[in-house]
Amino acid sequence: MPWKGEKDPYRIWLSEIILQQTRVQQGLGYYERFISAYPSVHDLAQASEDEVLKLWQGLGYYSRARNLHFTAKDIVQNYEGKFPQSYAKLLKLKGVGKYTAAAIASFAFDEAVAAVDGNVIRVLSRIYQIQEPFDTADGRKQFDVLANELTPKNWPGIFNQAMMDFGATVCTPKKPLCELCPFQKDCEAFKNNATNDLPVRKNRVQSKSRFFFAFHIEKNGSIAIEQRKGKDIWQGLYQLPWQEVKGFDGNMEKQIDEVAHGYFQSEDLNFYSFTEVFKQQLSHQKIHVVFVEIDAKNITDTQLNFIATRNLSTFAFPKIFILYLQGKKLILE
DNA sequence: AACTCGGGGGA
DNA sequence: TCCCCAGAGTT
Repeated sequence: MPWKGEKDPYRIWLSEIILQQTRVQQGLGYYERFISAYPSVHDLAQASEDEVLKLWQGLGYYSRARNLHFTAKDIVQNYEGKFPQSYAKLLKLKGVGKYTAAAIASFAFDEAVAAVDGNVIRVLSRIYQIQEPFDTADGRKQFDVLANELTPKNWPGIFNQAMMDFGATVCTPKKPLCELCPFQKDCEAFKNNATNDLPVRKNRVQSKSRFFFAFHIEKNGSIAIEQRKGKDIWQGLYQLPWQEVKGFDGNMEKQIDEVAHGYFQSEDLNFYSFTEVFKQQLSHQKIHVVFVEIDAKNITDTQLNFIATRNLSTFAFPKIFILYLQGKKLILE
């Protein structure tokens, strides 16, 4: 990992934002590309948000990218380009929560604060056999208190790294390597054959299904796209125009006809074709999309925003649109 | 406290 | 499918 042993708070910060809820393997390439594109916080601050989102495309949780860009500008404008050097001050930065503030403070500035991530929670829950759910205020506080008691004043950075590495490689979520674990004789969960039941999480909310028709409107080498605004998913990314519906009817042609006539001003619309259902599972939603190709020559809607198809790949799109556009050979990647 | 925010990979 | 991932912000 290129950020291991790193002392530059900018690089530590960048790596930690990328690694939030993200596996090292998945984040690695993104880290390299960000460092290459933005060697310093000043470079990142001078970029446009569209550019940052494009580089973040495919990594998910795009508020991380927006907050990353916001905080880079914040650092340059209000901190003279220098990261604050304590846990408490780092915590004030947008996108920097308790874990990330502790990681930066302990790695870069040797402050004795525990960086409690999923790995640390798993290790502690097993060694001490903590049955309390970790995703409640009370439970979470217990893990924080315990981790901070264990953190050595002299080498907090090494300790935090070690705890996470140990959780990621030995004390894994499934099939932990207890046979070679040096804590075997101390681990309450191992003694009681309870490693598989720890840590305890409260039930997650179930994900809901949503259904959309997305319109592929292309003319003279241009295609209609729009930027996503508001509070819904994928804020700031781009997409083909689409319309949400309650569900898909048995008669797809008829439903498309109705939806399209509600969506566009034009009276006579000609459809070329529609696709099978594209599906994407998110944390709390399952997205279903049918893509509809429409003959553009009768479309008179003035609010549609057309961009040259050769420039499509400069915009950040959600995964499900990437898949469609790749199938149409409109983007390569 | 509960909800929301992506996408990938392993079982 | 379900679960988890070097979590954080909003309501």
